[in-house]
Amino acid sequence: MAREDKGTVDYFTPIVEVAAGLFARKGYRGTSMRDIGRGMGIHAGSLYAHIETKEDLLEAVVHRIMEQSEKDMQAALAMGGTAREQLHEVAIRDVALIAGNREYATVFFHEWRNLSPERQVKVVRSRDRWEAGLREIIDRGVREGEFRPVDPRLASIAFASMLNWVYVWYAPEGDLSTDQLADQYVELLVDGLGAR
Amino acid sequence: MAREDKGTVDYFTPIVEVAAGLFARKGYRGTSMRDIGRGMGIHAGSLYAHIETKEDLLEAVVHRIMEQSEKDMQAALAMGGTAREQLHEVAIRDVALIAGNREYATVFFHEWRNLSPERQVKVVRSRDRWEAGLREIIDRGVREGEFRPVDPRLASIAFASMLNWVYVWYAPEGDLSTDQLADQYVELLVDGLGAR
Amino acid sequence: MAREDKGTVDYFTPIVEVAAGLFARKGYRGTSMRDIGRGMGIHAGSLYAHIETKEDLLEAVVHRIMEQSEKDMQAALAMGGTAREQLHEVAIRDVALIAGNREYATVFFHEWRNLSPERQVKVVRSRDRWEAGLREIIDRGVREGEFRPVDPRLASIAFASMLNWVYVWYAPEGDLSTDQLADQYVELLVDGLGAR
Amino acid sequence: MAREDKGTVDYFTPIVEVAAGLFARKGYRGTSMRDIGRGMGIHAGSLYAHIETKEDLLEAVVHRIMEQSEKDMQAALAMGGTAREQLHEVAIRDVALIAGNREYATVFFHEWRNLSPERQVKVVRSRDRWEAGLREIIDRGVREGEFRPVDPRLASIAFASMLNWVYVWYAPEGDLSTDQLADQYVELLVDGLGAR
DNA sequence: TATGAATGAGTGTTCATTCAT
DNA sequence: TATGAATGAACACTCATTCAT
Repeated sequence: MAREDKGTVDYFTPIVEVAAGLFARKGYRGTSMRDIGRGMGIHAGSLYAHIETKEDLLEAVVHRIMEQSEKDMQAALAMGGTAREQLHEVAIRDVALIAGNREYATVFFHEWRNLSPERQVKVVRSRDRWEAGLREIIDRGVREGEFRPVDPRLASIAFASMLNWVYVWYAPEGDLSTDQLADQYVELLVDGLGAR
Repeated sequence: MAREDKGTVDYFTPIVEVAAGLFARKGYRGTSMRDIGRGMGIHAGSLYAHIETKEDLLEAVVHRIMEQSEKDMQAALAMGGTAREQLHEVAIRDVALIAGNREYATVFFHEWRNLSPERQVKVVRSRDRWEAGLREIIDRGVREGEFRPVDPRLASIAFASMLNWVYVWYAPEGDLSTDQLADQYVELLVDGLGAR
Repeated sequence: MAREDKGTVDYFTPIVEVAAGLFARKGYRGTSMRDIGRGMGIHAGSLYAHIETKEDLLEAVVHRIMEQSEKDMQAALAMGGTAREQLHEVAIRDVALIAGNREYATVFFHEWRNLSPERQVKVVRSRDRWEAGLREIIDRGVREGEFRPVDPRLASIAFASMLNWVYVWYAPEGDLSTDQLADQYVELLVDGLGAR
Repeated sequence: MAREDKGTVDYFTPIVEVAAGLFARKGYRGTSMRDIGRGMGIHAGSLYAHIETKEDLLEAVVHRIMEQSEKDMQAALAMGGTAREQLHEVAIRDVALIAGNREYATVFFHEWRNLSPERQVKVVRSRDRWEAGLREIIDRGVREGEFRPVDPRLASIAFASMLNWVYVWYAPEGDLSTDQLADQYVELLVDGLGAR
């Protein structure tokens, strides 16, 4: 036995790091506690001196992305400036978060449905708030004439798609920094592809 | 026993439909043969009169999206016209495919890693070809001056992100048709968000 | 998979017989599904083609005694006659039940607390009804002057103790039949040990 | 580390008290060392500074009843007097022991089979001696004409049943003292239920 | 004395698959 | 084609116990 009240699992505990990597590569259900134990160099049963359930590990991984992305959105909203500047702030932060934590982000987008219904609700609500924030920025840009009169819902989903999808393809070893990527994505969204 | 030649599983067999729905909702590993049997109204063991392995079902689901999207890309490339027109053709077809087969698309994007390594290779190659096609269209647009001198790789990934992400959020019951969505996405990509 | 709706486990199924023997000898918690499987000559997992949970087996064992003893008490109460005759009827039936199913009876008396709370309630209620029946008989004997004015509650508990304890010591190989035992117990209870 | 001589566990150590309560309520196998640790306010592993094995705890609980009941029987046998007086002495002491230590008694009657074979032998022998003592008293009563010519074995088992079963039902909060209960049980056994 | 971490065996149960009928 | 029974491996998790600190 160990710490009697394990409570919520800390995001940066080595066991969560190991779990994140395995969940990303093999999926939550495809990862056994023995796999995680092996990754830690201990027996599967010994993991339970540190955590209460496998699902708690999934929650820790998911929450790391969820909570940081919400904080980032708050910061961007609080920042003021033009809508473009705010979109840029969102992009900078979100690309850094997702590209800098690809394994966590992969688990966040693919595995959250393995959480219990109550825990899923928390994830959905958090995502809703994040999306509402992005929509708000674009909405303001449209209302104040900085942007064309597009449908803010669709435009925000489009931009969210670009940002979210980063977890699928971004290679940190490449020559494209996350800031450069964010710059280009904002430019593409605002200025478009077409020649003038 | 009939149908000794089970070989590749037909995509439109009812059992594949049932499997697609379950794989999308509960994941490949979270779906048992019992679940699929229940969905078919037969016992788990009886499924093996129709298929050889569970993985064959996953392959059938994945291939449906994979092969249709490749055909669609071929058609768009073969069509000629301006780059914008070609992007529009890709968007129309891809949104229709993904939004019209959300369960299949969900499985395609989330579960392909549960295939055997050899089968995964086929999926990756197919995706690579599709992405190369998209990049080619944008590249030509840039070279011929129809588009600004953006990085075609990044622009094509951005557009692919928008299209792919449709499986996550599109609600067929909404008032937005897949053609309208495709129109708006092309307009957004080419003309951008910014007011002129 | 097997019979989709296993429902309540039948008391006379061989697996229940095996379980009763093991639960009696090693206790419910001391008996593993592997033990039961071994007793059946199949693997532990194969048991689940026939039952749903281990606890269902315990319930089946417990219910066999519980339901038969209730029926027996009903019959004795319905029979009429003197109080002594009714006590005799109870004794005959109960000793036959307990001595003839010692393993089931042992499990009934020792292991019912391993049932879920809801299932425990059913057992307690059944026992309460049985004890009330016995008390009723003695109470009538006292009221009608057939018995001395003893406390019917205590007298009925005393007689129940004698009957119940049979599961502990009765050896069917001995020369004492269950009917003889019942005769002597009634005589002892009614006439007492003392010389006149 | 102190107390290298743990050897036999003292019966009145708080840890034995805690264990007795848990073993009675949840069974020996249903009680984990963690449960016992929690009851003591320490961690499971820390228990091993006080005891050597879990089974030692069970032995301590069982021995408390076993040894006291043997002493009580010795005392009753040594006391002299009529058979009825001796039965009364046994009843007074045994009811007090069982009713005053219901948890210990429950464990004694239900859990002794979880002891090692060698330890079980000690329990069985002790029980045998106790039962022989009781039979001896009744046997003398019959031989000397104080009792009717009943089978002393059966009569002693019947009385033992009444006494032993007390652990099942006696409620110390009730208005029946253990002495009153013993009185009535002896009266019932000797005088019987029947009116003269 | 107590802790926190670990062990290694074991728990009830599920699973994809097989096969005689 | 479908069934019911079975397999053998795996699963998340618990357990009594050990031990360095």
